[in-house]
Amino acid sequence: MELKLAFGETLKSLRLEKGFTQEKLAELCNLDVSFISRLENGKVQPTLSTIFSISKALEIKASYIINKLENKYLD
Amino acid sequence: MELKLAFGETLKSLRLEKGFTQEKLAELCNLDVSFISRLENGKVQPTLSTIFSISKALEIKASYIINKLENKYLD
DNA sequence: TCAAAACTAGGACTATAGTCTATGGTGTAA
DNA sequence: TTACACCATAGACTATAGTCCTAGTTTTGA
Repeated sequence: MELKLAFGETLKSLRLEKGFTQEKLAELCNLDVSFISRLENGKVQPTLSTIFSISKALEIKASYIINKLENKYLD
Repeated sequence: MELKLAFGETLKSLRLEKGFTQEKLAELCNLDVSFISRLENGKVQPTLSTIFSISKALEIKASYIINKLENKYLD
């Protein structure tokens, strides 16, 4: 599975676990809502700082996101 | 401590643990050696795919790099 | 010392991350 | 049906990730 797609799926599931809309998440991490959408759909990939912004907004560790991502990506 | 600097320090220490030069690492992960240098010196930040390329070259999990980074960055 | 190996940094360039402003699609409740 | 909340996407734009080439600086070992 492609990396961007795996990240997108991971992000979406974590966001939904928190009960956030894309708009809510976007505002919490100071990103554009259209960009969140494109991330979740695997159209773009994040930089390191974006990963950390998102993890802070979701109140989880960045390494936790990456770990979940690895489980999808590494097959 | 700034995120880019924390990543740079983390990367450098992990690279040296493996006994790699910047040039060796660059060739293993198909990145330019000048870019590796700028990463290690905190001048630029990586994207997600670059983090995964580097972790593969260093034979460690990407989440392990991020975890080490958090220990530096989160204070 | 000196030469080679390892690293840093510049400029010019291309690709893409991320913004902003729409507009349209889909589901759901009233 | 319509209104509303949520999501997707397109286009034009800016900032920066990443390349390539070159040249200079620091480190190291003989």
